[in-house]
Amino acid sequence: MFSKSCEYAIKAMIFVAQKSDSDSKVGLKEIAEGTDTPVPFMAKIMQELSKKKLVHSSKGPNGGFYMNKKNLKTSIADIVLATDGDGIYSKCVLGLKNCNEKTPCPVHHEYKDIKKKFIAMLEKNTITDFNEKLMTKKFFLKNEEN
Amino acid sequence: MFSKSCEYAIKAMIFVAQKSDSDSKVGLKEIAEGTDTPVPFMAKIMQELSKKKLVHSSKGPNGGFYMNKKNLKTSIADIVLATDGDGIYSKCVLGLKNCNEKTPCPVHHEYKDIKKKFIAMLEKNTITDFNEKLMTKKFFLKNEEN
DNA sequence: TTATAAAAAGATATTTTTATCTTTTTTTTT
DNA sequence: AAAAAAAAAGATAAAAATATCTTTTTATAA
Repeated sequence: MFSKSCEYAIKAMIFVAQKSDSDSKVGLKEIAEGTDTPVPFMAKIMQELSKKKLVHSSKGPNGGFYMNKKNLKTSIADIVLATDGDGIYSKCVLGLKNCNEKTPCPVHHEYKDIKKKFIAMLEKNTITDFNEKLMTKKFFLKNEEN
Repeated sequence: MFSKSCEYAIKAMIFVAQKSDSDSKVGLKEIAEGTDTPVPFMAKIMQELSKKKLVHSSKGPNGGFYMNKKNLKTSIADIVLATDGDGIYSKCVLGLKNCNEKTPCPVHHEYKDIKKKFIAMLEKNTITDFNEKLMTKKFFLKNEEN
């Protein structure tokens, strides 16, 4: 569905939102550790997210990654767009080049409704929602045993 | 969404279904030409589909690929399973390892319904349906201009 | 103001996917 | 039986995604 980079980015965003606040930032290693992803690869991903302003960072001692209020409103769709591009919005499910409303692929109209709901889901769910869910229910960012 | 191999496989299956019948088979080159895919790559894909019995083939002069009645009932889901594996059935949308009914990811329950409809779509639509659709409406396997 | 801690940036390596090329086997026709 | 046509199989290459390593820049704290 999504690329590894994108999956890691989603996990990282959730992790940073949970662990950081205005004064305490989260270091790269901690993020990688907490999400079971390779450190140098996570570094690249955090650089990208930082460049695109989905998270903020500060260098130097006690530096690290953190989020402002706007960042906490980031949706999954935002993260997917930033890492994988707008394929889910624009591309034909079957990969047909000329598929559109006028010349639809065989499943175009049937998929339209599903796609709409799927995108709505990605746009509706924000990092904050996840934090709230974490309080009550459980889910895991690490590949640990349940 | 799906891999290139899978997209090409779907196109090839539709093409063979349209162009072949009991006596006349379709050659590899014709399939590649008709679906805008590189010949040697399509060769690989047809070998796989043939090995997995989604199409049949015969060697020698006037040989080529063709479908029996059972093949015409192949669904998109069958093609996806054969080429990309069962990821769409088994994997978490967000890529979380421990996501399941008991310890769901933040969108697990919300995605469940979408996933169900999506899979139903893939399973419902068969190659035959597409042939029928082709008679009335238009869609393109080639990247030609509309 | 110097040392240090941390991210940013850049360069390199590995793996997977996609694509291509060559040889072999099978089948049909002559 | 020989030639030819076609897919099957195997080997190789290119591109993209994933992963790693090294150097540079920045900011803090001693």
